[in-house]
Amino acid sequence: MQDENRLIAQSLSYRLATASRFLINRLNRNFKENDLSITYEQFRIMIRLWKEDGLTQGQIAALTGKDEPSVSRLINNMIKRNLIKRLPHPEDRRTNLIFLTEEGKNIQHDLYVQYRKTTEEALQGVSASELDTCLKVLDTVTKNLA
Amino acid sequence: MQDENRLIAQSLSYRLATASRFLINRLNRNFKENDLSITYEQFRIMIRLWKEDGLTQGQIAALTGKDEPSVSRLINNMIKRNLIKRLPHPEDRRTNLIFLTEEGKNIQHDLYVQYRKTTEEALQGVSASELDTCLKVLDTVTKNLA
DNA sequence: CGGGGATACTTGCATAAACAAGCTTATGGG
DNA sequence: CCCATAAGCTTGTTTATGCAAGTATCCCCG
Repeated sequence: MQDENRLIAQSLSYRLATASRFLINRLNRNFKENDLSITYEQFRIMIRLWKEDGLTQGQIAALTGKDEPSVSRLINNMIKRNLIKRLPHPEDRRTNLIFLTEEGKNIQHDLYVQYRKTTEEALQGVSASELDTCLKVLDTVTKNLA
Repeated sequence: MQDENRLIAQSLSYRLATASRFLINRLNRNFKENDLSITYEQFRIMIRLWKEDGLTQGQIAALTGKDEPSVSRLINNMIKRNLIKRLPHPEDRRTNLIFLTEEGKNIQHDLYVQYRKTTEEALQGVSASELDTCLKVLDTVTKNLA
């Protein structure tokens, strides 16, 4: 009980949510300030497409840990921004295949530069072993709640 | 550069955002399943009011790290759910004072029970020292980006 | 080969955040 | 005493998530 309360007093949820929000906000701001018209969540989809173009929406959902409605609407937004195209599957009319546009391919480098820069900013003063431990805890939390 | 890439490869942002999302989702679900009609973000405002009733919206914003528009709309939702009341400040008509309703006072215990339970679920298998390190890293990230 | 269930996706509705812009009320300097 | 400015809050728009429900297509089993 004592130990329990000690854990609670540290307000894991608040500190976790705050750090996450700050990091995502900074990523979004750094993208924007460098004329990269994309959000972090869209960037996460781009990462998958740079690895393998022509995925279905369901595959993207599974790979990014998003649900299908989220992917559907993110893709709508990304099409508006001319990052990707949605093409019907040649054999299965239920399915769409998502492809990068030229612009979507071209911004990869610049996005990674900003991504790297922002992660470095965030991790100033954090040692490699502290980061390892932190990531391990985050993964445990995720696994416990999955 | 090598060290830098090592850090990046660990995708801090993804793991941070995922753990955060899972924890908040679980909190929201556990509240709901126990007939507590409140969200985690609203709960964070309640915590402040249990400590000190009759705060202004600006004070709540400052104390919870939210912006004023967010607080304004969260408070609208909380009034609909009969958790709090918004009363005009007796001397400054620009200002509102926010007070707990009876219901808002009464659910404090039950909310903390669920909050505690969920945090314990999340932290299964995490040692006290690992948690300390993780929280320290999260705070550093927040501070670096503030 | 036809119908029912599964699959892939979309839409609707609620919550919440970020940011800009608007409105009302206070207040201090001239 | 009045006006410009500041303070406190609200509204509008965009982005994203969660969950429920709807639509279209496919496919297998009897």
